[in-house]
Amino acid sequence: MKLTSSQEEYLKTIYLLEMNSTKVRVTDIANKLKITKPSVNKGIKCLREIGLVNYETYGNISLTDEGERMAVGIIKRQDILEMFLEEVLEIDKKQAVEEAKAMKHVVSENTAIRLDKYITEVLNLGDLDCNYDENSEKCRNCVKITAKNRLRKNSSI
Amino acid sequence: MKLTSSQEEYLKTIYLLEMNSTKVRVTDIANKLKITKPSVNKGIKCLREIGLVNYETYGNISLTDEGERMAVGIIKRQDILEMFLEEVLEIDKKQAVEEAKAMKHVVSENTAIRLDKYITEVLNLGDLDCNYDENSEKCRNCVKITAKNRLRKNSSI
DNA sequence: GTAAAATGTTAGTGTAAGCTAACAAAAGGA
DNA sequence: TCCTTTTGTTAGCTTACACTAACATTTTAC
Repeated sequence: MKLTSSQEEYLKTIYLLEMNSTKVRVTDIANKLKITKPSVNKGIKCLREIGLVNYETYGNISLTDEGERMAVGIIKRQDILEMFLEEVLEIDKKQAVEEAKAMKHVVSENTAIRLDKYITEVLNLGDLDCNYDENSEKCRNCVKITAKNRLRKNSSI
Repeated sequence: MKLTSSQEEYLKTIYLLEMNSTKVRVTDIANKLKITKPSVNKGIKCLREIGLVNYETYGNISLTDEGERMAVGIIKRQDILEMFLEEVLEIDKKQAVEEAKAMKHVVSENTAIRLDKYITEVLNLGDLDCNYDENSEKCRNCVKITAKNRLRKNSSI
């Protein structure tokens, strides 16, 4: 099931709101997403129809198991992208968040997983089990210069 | 001026068509984008209104200087993303193209530039002027193991 | 317990961008 | 030339998703 960007934003928002409050209300979602209540109302109804949200008129809003599963995926995707933009490309926080938010809607699960793996690898180049000279201290250090640090050196980019 | 994804696709398509034919027609664009001619017609008119496309009823379609400048930026952004997905994350060609296409609409100029720089760096880790042990042949080799190769090793991802 | 405030819903509007159906113009072949 | 095919346009529909205005319900405070 392919969701729209807007639907993914709703799921993400509901999930995050559920985490730090007992009740999730239309108003909360509207405030968080900076849209109006009628828009949220319609959006929620639509998500209910495809079985991702539980809710009845004037009642509470919550995610179904499937909805929650998807929300987690969306949030994870955004986190990975944000991490990459901030830690690897060294985009400033504010812009990284903004772009990761938009990117998560077009990046596949597969790509996110690979990117995640890649970040881990790059940020830990030192753990590389390659054929480096075990006796050379300098060599070890060399290997430990991560791509991150290298980029920082050239931060005139 | 912020364009929509659809508008960016039109500009890109017109630019690419202009490169290998004398005339760009509504039908060509429609075929390339796999949408109908009336949709193209409307899209083109809209781009004309914001000064990115030259065209008059039943006449030829071409980009204005500004339109061309934007098209080049869009195409470059997509190329960089595609390169990253294919060469660094090793996503298969078909999917890489698909995702890069969607991603280019949400990735900023700044991020694209940084990503470009990053790709160059990562794919040439061996040129690193760090403090490695110049006398150790093994060390050199170690350093030359690029992130790309490392990923390939773990290609069960 | 009721009035005011907060919250939620409905109905209808606008925009972007696709679509089909129907028609108009241009191009090409006999 | 003129008839057919190709190409282009117009008009109007649809969907997604925002919006406002107006109304309904629930909650809260006194």
